[in-house]
Parts: sequence; C-alpha cells; structure tokens
Amino acid sequence: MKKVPSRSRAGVRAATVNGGQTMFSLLHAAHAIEKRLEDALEKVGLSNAKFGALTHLVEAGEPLSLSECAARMTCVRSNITQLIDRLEADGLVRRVDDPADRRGVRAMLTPLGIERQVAGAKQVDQVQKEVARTLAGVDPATLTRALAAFG
Amino acid sequence: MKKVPSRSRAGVRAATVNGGQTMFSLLHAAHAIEKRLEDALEKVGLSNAKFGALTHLVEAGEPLSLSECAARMTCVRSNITQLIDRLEADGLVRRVDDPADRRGVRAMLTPLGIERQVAGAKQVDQVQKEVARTLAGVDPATLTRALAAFG
DNA sequence: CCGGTATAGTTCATATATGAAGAAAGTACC
DNA sequence: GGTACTTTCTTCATATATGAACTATACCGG
Repeated sequence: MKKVPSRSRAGVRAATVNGGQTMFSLLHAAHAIEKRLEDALEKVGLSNAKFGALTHLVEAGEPLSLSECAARMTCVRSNITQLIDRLEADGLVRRVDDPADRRGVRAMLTPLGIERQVAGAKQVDQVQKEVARTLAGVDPATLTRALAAFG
Repeated sequence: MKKVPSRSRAGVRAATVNGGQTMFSLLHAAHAIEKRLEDALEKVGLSNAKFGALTHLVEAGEPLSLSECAARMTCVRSNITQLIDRLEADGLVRRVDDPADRRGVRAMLTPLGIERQVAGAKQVDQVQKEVARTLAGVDPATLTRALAAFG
C-alpha cells in the first residue's frame, strides 16, 4: 500500500535560503514524526488517515454521519466518502442508514475496527513517548501554549 | 488521475484520547503553518511542492538531474517526474538533456520560473515572520535544537 | 401543498505522494 | 566485446487530499 502526503512535504522543506530556521525545523520535525506514526501504524495494518477515522468513531461511542466525520477530521466530505470506502473494504467500519434522515449515512465501527483502533493506539502511544523523550529540554507547557496559537 | 495526500492530516490530528498533547500540538501547528504557506503561495500561483522545487533549483544555480531533485526534496523519483511535468506545463522549468549521460534529464529554470520563485520567497518570508511572532515566548535556540533531533 | 433553498453524500477532475515494474543507458569484469 | 549489474527516468496502480458539480432529501414560507 502506498503513501500519501498531506500538504506537500517537499515544498515545505525547501523554503527560503536563510532565516526562518525555527519554522522549518518545526515543519521538518512534524514530517518526521508523521513518518514514525505511519511506520508504527503500518505494523497493525493502518494508515494515519484510517487510524484517525477509527479513533474519532471510538471516541464518539456511536456511529457518526459522514459529515460529522468530516467536521471532526477537518477535511472535506468527499475525502471521507473515499476513506470510509477503504475502511469498509477493510471490514473496519460499515455504512448504516440514518433512520432520522434519509439523506444521511452513518459510519459504524465493526468489532474488527475497534480491535484495530486499540492496536493502533498502542503503537501511537509508543511513538508519543519517544517524541516526548526527544523533546526533553523544551518546556512542554510553554511549547504547547505557543503552538496552540496556531488554531 | 486521482489525488494524493501526504502524511495524512486527518489521522494525525485524532490520535490518542488523552496525553501526548505536545506531540499533537506540534503536528497540528505544523499543518496550520503549511496551510498558511499554501494560501500565501497561491497568491503567486504556486503550491508548496512547486515552490520547493523552484527553490532547490534556484539555490543550486544550475540545472539539476531529476534524481538530484528527488534527493534534495526527500521524495521518490516518480514524484519528481510528475512535479516537473506540471512545472513544465506552467512554463516554469524546462527539461534539458544531460550531455554527459544520455539517461539523464536535467530540470532547468525558465526566466518565468525564477521570477515566480522570487515572488514565492517573499510570501514565504512573510509567513515566516508571522510564525516567529506567534512563537514568541519559546526560546528559538532551544526549540530548534530539540527539533533537530528528529533528523 | 409548493417553490426555493439548504444539507448529505457521491462522483469527477486534479495535485501530491509512494512503490513496483519497465526501458534505456552506463559500468564492471571476464 | 559480451554478460551482468546498476542507475535514470517513466509509467502504472493506489492512497490521501481538495473542490466543483450532481442527486436526493429536508426544511421554510406562503
């Protein structure tokens, strides 16, 4: 299975000839972390996108409409249509009718989907701990507060 | 041809239910910054990927082989094949034969390509300054040093 | 009830990315 | 020189993402 990028890694890495070190360090580090997450999740047969969708469904505790999924994952609905297609093909979610709105479709986790999310979460936790170790020396509170300003 | 993403934004944003705040703040901030770069570059008709390629060519000061481009942009060659296709369609670069190796193709900037890179760099610089302002309160040296540990 | 408008999901075109497989050209070694 | 490996670039299949256009349904005012 292939990869996908998000907002072009290549472009971001190049940037201006000098200055702006901090911004580019941050972007570069973020891509490296995403790569680690990708590698970790691959061990349990998930991609970052798939794990994200499963996690939102687990956290919701009930089937979510595809629009709601899109809102929570901050992406457009057509993306969710395709992601749910792939998750359905993997047997991790099922589309179910929304009894209250005939236009609506809800994504419902299958037992396998739940298992897979749990396995993914363990992988992600490990990466998270590694990252925390790497960031030792930077005050987490200060950093998180500053980063939160980006929305 | 269908799309492509990079390292799934959606997946990364969800993550574990609690803890790991710092890592996710960092990833979230990185995506927000990339979005700003995207919006800024769009004003001059560039994407992050295109600006990145142009910038590497400008910095090199001479035509680069596509393999060299791929190495500098940390991506696979097939990606560069397509990116150069699009840049060529935009009139920003030209493929030229490598006189020393008949297998090789070099990407050469056109005058328009150079202009566009300069315009893009101005946009990027502005975003960089905004970001620096937002990160006021975090010691840039400490942060950059910690982030550098991610490779 | 009707017409207009808003919302839900899908479909299509396109950009960005990966990786496998192929063709053409270079290199090494007998 | 010929055979075998390597490198270069392209092509194809696929994953992820966006946005525009389309269909079906919902809702609102009269």
